[in-house]
Amino acid sequence: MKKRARPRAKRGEGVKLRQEILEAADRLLLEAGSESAVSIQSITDAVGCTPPAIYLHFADKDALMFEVCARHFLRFVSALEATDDTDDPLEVLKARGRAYVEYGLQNPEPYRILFMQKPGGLAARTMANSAVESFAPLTRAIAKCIEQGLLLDRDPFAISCVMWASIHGLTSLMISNPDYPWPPLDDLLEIGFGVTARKASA
Amino acid sequence: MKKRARPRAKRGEGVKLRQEILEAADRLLLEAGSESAVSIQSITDAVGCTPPAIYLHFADKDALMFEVCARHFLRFVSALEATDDTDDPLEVLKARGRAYVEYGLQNPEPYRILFMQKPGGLAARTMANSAVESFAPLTRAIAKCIEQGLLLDRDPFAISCVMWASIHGLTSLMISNPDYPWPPLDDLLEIGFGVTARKASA
DNA sequence: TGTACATCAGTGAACGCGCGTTCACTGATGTAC
DNA sequence: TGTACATCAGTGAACGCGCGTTCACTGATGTAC
Repeated sequence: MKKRARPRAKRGEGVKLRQEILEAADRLLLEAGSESAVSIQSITDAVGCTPPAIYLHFADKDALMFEVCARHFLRFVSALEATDDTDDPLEVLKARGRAYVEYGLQNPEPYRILFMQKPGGLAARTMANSAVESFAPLTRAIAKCIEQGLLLDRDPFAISCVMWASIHGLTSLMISNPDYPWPPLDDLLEIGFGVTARKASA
Repeated sequence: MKKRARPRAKRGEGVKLRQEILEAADRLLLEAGSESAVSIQSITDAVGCTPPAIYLHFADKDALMFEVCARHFLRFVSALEATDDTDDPLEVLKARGRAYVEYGLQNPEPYRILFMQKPGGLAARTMANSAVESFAPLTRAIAKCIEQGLLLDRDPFAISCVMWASIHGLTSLMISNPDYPWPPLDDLLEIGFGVTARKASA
């Protein structure tokens, strides 16, 4: 099967190929399952150009994959923020938790790359600047919960870490071990959040 | 630097090399940081034999690494069980949680390979047979807590999943993001377990 | 209006490297007769 | 007690493959004069 050649871009439109490369890399990342399983060759095959064309738009493979991940991180943060449609701070927490897990299960490969890689990997570098501030809304919602007596009175940032850990733990374990006999997600979320939420009413 | 040749084993002692290969692979796995970063060459260099000697003792690289991981899984389970020195079921849970996180932080690479890989990876295959039964003691301790009114009355297995997720979440996030401004581990564990534990007294 | 030149957006072919694995062989040691 | 043979525990050299990347080149398009 001969690969179809892509028509050469007109002057000033070279950036179009850049976009196509990013989108193809993104798609292949989802299909292939891991960063290292996406080769320069497979990307250029999908796009219809030749390998050297990559280096017209990206310094190296690392820079390309970094940008793919950064895009996913933005989408991920957007998916979380799209849930903030209530004033009840506890509902905000629950909605975020649910949105988080659902995003992870629906986008397992991006999630893995963002949050399940080794230190110094793409995720760490992608998140280094933005992670702490990205979780600031979470910390604020927790602070509100504490004010309203819905959560026990501890350092809101520490609580946010524990919540993040719980939700991330569920997400990553379900991604890594899909064959484990998981109870329904609803039950798990309810146990996790139910326990946390009604605690302070004691 | 010439690699020192290893003296050939005597008759009937060929299995010694097998042990040395396993130990070298284990060591290199810790140093190198990932399964794919440990090459057959690096193992044979460390042991002092030649690459084909590997295939006298293992079918292929996968089989070798699988055995390395299985050994770690056994050690991991032992580390958890070593904590069961109390009759208080809540203390059992706490001690296991702490032992779990500490094992992960002290053995990040084995932990990553066991619990942070993709489905179908070594971990999934290693755990497929033994994971559910390995967590049976946890489920029993939870059931006892419920009997004694220390935890809310839900499906013990589901609760064990949530607890596993919380603890795994902490462990894996701290491994993946060592530079994140984590609060002290003690605080995190106390928040996680404190919230869960005192809930039922409401 | 023509033409020399610069620039853009790529291509074609190759390079070097490291990898897991295989093939044919070797030398020491045990065993049967 | 000697000797032919089988087996064990490896070695040395090479193979094929896929990878990221580079080098020299090409053709179309714009621009200066």
